[in-house]
Amino acid sequence: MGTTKIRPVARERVLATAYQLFCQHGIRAVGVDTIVEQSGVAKMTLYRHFASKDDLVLAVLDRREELWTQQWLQAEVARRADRPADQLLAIFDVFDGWFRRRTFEGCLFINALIEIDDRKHPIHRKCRDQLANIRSFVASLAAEAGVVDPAAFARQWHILMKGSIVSAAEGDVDAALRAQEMGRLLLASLDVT
Amino acid sequence: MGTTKIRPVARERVLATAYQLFCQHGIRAVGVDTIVEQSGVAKMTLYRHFASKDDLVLAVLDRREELWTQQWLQAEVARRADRPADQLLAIFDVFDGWFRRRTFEGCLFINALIEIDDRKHPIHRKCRDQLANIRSFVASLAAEAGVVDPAAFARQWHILMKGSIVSAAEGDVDAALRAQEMGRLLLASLDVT
DNA sequence: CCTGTATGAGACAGACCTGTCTGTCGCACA
DNA sequence: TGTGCGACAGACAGGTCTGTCTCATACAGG
Repeated sequence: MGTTKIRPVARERVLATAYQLFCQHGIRAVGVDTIVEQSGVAKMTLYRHFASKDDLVLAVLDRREELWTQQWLQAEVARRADRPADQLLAIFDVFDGWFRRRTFEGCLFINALIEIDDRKHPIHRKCRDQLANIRSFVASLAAEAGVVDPAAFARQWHILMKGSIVSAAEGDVDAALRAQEMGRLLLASLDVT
Repeated sequence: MGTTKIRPVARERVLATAYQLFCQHGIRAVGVDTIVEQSGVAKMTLYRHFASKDDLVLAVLDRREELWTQQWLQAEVARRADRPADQLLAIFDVFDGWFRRRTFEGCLFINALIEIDDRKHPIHRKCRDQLANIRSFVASLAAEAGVVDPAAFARQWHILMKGSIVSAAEGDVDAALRAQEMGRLLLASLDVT
């Protein structure tokens, strides 16, 4: 019956399933038994590849950064605009499509950060790091655009990004456009065009 | 030993304890046993007053609206400024003090909304309702200030509020000031002074 | 004083959680 | 063709969760 596939993949199947489930429902809401069942893998196989559930969560967070931050957000932004100021604004065009997906799942970094409230917990720390990486991306665009204080600008821009994501989670599908409008005001106030 | 006190009624003790614990650590992270233990109440007493943990959570959310939204946020804003435009900006002055508290606990409505991802769940729905009530407060100030479309304005303002709260949870104690600056730009763009 | 009722204390049931262990099987490679 | 290893299946341990139940007690109102 469920014979082993071509092989690589036990670890990959676990990771892909955990990624989907954690992003969709949160960390505490998904048990390892569910991951084992939906990935069609033996429990011991999961624990051979990951020392603990927390360890699996950390691996999922790394994958989220690869797939969401880098291969999706950054790539889409680069594809949609050339000039750095336009790329900053394009973030919200990309978000707009995201918010309108029926499967919109929110930001795993924000969700896990809130869910695991202990500031010293590795998961909490990694979420903070990965949110900071997103800010670095924004700051680099801001620097290219000639913004005087790119780090401070990135913190403001990130407030717009995170605020729109929470609003989308609340059900406002137009949240990206609302944030983008404020982004334009911020850029204009800094004479960035 | 632990004889009944003057009777601040068991129900009140349970509610106060649950309020503190849910706000600080989240809903799933706090079990009823912890609430029972810290409130010095018998488990059956909890379940006599609240049909279930979910029911207790709903009561805590109601109390959060009374204490946080109404008696704290709205009252502080009214105390700090007279003109509606200044009151809108004062929201972020109030937030600034909040973010700098060592006990900053975040927004229970956002946290619970994210933690309970099922959109039909009563807790999720109540959080959405109570976030909408906050927007109504903002919209009423905007209307007084002469904003043309108060509802749309409130959604934008709320993006700044929620974005700054998430940033504060991430550790940025200056988030309120960053959001306030964008708020000023938004007001200026609408010729509201 | 006597009885109602609410409470404290704690055992208990049943579900679910993470993590471990055993035994079997199938595939790859020698 | 034989052998070793990774994976599957599932039982199991030990803990925690929500929610129920019993029993003793303290207090209030008659």
